[in-house]
Amino acid sequence: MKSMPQISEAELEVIKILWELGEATSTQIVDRFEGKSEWKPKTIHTLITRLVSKDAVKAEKIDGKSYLYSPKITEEEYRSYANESFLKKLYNGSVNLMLSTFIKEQSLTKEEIDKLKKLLDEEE
Amino acid sequence: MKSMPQISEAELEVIKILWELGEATSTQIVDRFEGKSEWKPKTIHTLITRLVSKDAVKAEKIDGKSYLYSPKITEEEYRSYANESFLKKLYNGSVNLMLSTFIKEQSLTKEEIDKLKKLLDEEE
DNA sequence: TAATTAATCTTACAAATGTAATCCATTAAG
DNA sequence: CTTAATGGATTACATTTGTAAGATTAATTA
Repeated sequence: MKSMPQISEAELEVIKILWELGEATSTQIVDRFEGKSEWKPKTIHTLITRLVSKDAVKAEKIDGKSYLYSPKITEEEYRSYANESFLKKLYNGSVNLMLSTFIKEQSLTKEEIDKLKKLLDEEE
Repeated sequence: MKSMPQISEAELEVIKILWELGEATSTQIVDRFEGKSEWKPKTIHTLITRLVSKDAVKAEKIDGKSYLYSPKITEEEYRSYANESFLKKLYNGSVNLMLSTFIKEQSLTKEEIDKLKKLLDEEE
């Protein structure tokens, strides 16, 4: 099991873009934040750089100047890791306790409930 | 909806003790960490203090010197808030997506699955 | 009452995070 | 070709977090 780099909240927003696009230049990444955040381009660059130094993102030089960035960890890997941490942190590791809490608290629609039941059936 | 104070990972471990005990002196809290962590008493005190200043924990003076600490937010409130944040952060707010991921990833036992199905039935 | 202990208050300090600005090199535009 | 804009590297700086030590005050014990 590969060790997961520590990704901060802000950095996560950046790597999400890379998960979406597969790979991108910093300009493309910055553009994706247009209207969706107040971050200055410099800020986004810093976040990209940090992701690269954390080895969560790969940077390939494409010309003397710029790089093409791509995620080195998949969204699934990250989610899986984050799920696990969240579970441990708040539910003592019990999936069941966690799911029950979610199910009780979040008012699910009938369709959602049905879908989940189907999922559970397939699991059995 | 009351705004949730920002509770750090280490602080969470402390407030968990208070959720368990209802209220406690710092000595009692420190004792609870015996064997379970490497934290020095001073460290635990710092965490308690920070929780108090964040208004997550109440401190009542019990004699000229010491205090009795108790949580100002319930575990349920916190979980609910944390669930919501987690959901937003990783699953774009979709409970369903999140639950499906969990169900697929974590291999649940037959009993767990049954319990969840029952929960879902009650929800309907 | 004096000394010891224990709890709180104050201070510390490095790493991580949020949020950039400055400086340098390169590319694009005039 | 000179200049402006832009990507990147380096630097910045406040806040939060992890992890405590030291000083002070109150309580307990000798």
